[in-house]
This record gives sequence, structure tokens and C-alpha cells, in this order.
Amino acid sequence: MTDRFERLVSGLKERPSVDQLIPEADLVAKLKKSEQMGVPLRIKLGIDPSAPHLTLGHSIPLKKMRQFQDLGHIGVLVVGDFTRRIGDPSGRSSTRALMTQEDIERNMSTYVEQAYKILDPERTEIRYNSEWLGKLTFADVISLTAKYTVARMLERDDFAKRFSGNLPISILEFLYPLAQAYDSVAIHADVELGGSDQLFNFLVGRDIQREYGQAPQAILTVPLLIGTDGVRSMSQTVGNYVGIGEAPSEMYGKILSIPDDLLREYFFQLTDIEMAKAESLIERSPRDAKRRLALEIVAHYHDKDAAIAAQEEFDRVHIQHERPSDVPQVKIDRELLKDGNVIWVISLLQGSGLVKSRGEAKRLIMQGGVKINEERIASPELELAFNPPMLIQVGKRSFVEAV
RNA sequence: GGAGGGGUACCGAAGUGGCCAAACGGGGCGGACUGUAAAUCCGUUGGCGACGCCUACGGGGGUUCGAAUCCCUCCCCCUCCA
Repeated sequence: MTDRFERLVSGLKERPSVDQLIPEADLVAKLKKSEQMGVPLRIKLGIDPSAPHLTLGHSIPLKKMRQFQDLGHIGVLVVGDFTRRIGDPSGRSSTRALMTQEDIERNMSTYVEQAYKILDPERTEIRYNSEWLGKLTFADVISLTAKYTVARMLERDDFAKRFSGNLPISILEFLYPLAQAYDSVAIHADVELGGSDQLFNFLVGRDIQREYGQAPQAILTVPLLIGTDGVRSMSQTVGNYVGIGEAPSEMYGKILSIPDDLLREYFFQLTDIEMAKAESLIERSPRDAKRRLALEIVAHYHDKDAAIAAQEEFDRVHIQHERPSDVPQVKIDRELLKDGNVIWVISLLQGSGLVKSRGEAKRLIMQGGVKINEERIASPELELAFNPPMLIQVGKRSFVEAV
């Protein structure tokens, strides 16, 4: 027999899709109890404050959180400021620059603003884990570590692989899942949401909560979104991301550059378009389907007019090959001029900031990648009259107006 | 504490005295083809008004006409034994 709560949970599993829900019966029971007692559930989502943007990848767990909020529950965003300040354990040689609390807070303010494009601010609580982790004494940490075993830690896939492959695992890395688990204790999480790569840490959370006398959280993981390169998970470090706070034209362009294979997944996870319709769009014309997808997403994070404008701009620049409307202007240093108004192309390019070195400028010209006032430059020796404004183009998408 | 193996460009990885600004692969960038997609192909990937010069193979010092390669020393990483 399926009761109302079971149906509710199946609804929560639908879209965006859920990777794992553990244990499902637990969530049903929690929802039921919450309603009976009139106490909303606390839904945890941890976020890493290292980079300033939220991406379409983040939008998936955020949407899931919103679904809980719409049912009256509380979303608790846990900012990993403490864990972040210690440094990232994964990746041996990667000495990620330590961030100051200021950097973290600056990132967070943009985060929150972006998160509210999806979340209900009335039902959102934002917490920094330094609030509790920073207060633990060494003795507290020791007693925390006593609650878990090395054998269980080694169950985590990447630990297991590294261990058997004789690769280093620092003790610090064992502390991370524990710290994250302690977050759940500190905020009394009933449910923890996150990417499927977080499953292990979430499970540790359940065990640790039990150790502290709390009911273990239910776990709901969502799939990781593949980035615009079509290969790796969307991430800011890799650069294959679309930020939900990005300008419409940028967002539109990036979405249009995803490989066709990603269309179905993107429609499903990121839009509300009915899948039957999405499928038929894709089948009819992947290109048009992608245009629709981009339009849809831009409209969601901005508005319909902005999306249409972004599309028109895109068509104008890339299909009709006209110049974009918002070309940045760069003031050329007059020191580079000789004999009044003659300038060497190489100097012009360097002065425009489009290239890092003269060698690069030269190379680009020889490869036919430079245009000035719509004309392809053939020789790196060229000297030309400097008549501002001049439109300089490098490659297909970098434009600058030299003045 | 002992023994051994390593640190090379954005990443991975060759190279053990001149032919090394450093093979090869990945990534990036440019071009062609397109739908600014993918795939594919070609080119390119330290700096300098540049058939030459400068800076570069963990840091510093030395040997040599000449060092990524040999020697000394320091730093860092890994494995095994304890």
C-alpha cells in the first residue's frame, strides 16, 4: 500500500533525478513525523566557498532543496569556511592558496544572492561551519576520531584505490569526512543533499549522528552534471561551467557549446520542459533543440527578454558574423605610436591586451587568427595608421575596440 | 632510525655531457570543416623588433670549451623495513 507520504517521496525523486536515497523508508517516516509534530525537517546542503560562482551543477541539489522548502521544510546551507581554510586534502601537490575569511565571505555573499534565484529565502538558514568546528578542542577532536575506524574509512572508493595503489593518504583526509559528519550533528540535519560523489561522507554523517545520540539523517544524492566540455563534471576549477550568475549572452553562448550528447540530460535536470517534447525537439534538430535549451535556461535565471536578446546577439555575431554590440574598449598607450600615428600590428595587439606576449601576437597573425576592422592581417611586419576606434579581433570570439 | 626510488614546460612523461627551448601524449590556442557542438584534419604552445640574444629541467655552489645530464650541498616527495 502506498500512502500519501510514500507518494510524496516518489515525487521528490522525480526531477531533477535522484542518484541514491538512503534509506527511503527513513525519509517517509521523517516526513510523516514532521507533519504530525508540526516541526519542519532540516535539510542540509554543504557548499564549498572556494569559488565565487554557483554553477548549473549546483542548481540541481539547490532545486531539490527548493522542493523540500515548498513542502514547508527548512533548507540549511552549510558553508565550509572552516574546512576550506585548512586546505583541500585531495590532490597531493596541489597547494591551493589558503583563503582568508574575507575571501570566503566575499564569495559567500555572491553565492547566497545566486542561491536565492532558486531557494526560498524565507525558509533558508545559512550557517558557517567555523561556528562549531572552530570551537572544538583537541580533546573533542580525539573523541570524534574515536568514533570511527580506519577500516571503515578505507571503504571509501578513492581511499581504497589509493591505499592499494600505494599512493599517499594524509591523516587530514580522514578528518574531513568526520568534520563534515560533525556538521550534520551541529545543525541537527534530518536530510542531507548533495552530489553523488559525497555519498561516503554522508554515510559517515549518519554514523556520527548516531554516536551523538541523534537520529541519523536520510541521504539524498543527485547526479553530477557533466560540464560544457562533455567529459568531466562541471567545476569552476576545470573551467567547464556555466555560472547561474553569469550575463545572459555569456550563459547563452556557453550552453550552445555543449556537445549534443548532453542535450537530454540538460533538458531533464535543468529545465521543466516535458521530456516527450524535449525528445522530439532533439530528434528533429539538435541545433534548434540546443537553441531552445539555452533560451530556456537564460530565461530562468534572467528573464525572457534578456534571453531573446542574448539569442539575437549570438546569431548576429556568430551566424551573420557581425561585430558584437558590447565590445570592450581599450585605450592604446600613445607611446606605442611612431611617426605620429603609425603603429606596428604587434604593438597594437599587445597594447589591446588580447595577447600576453609579442611572440603570441606574431604566432596568431601567422596562423590567420587576427582581424583588424574586419580585415585579416597577413603579416606580422605590418605597420598601419592608427585611426581609432579600431576593431581588433583575435580568434572567433575575442573582440576589443582600440581607442 | 635503515635501505631504495624520485623532483623536467599547464599536466603526464622521455631524455644520463654537445645534435635540447627539451621527444611523445593530454590540455590550451589558431586555422579548415560546421550548427562558435561533437568528431576529424592541419598548425602552434618561454621571452625579446628576433637566421641572433636572454631566461629555463626543485634551490644554491662547483667541474667542463660546453650541464637537464657529472660532483658537492640544501629543500621537498614516494616506497619498503623498523
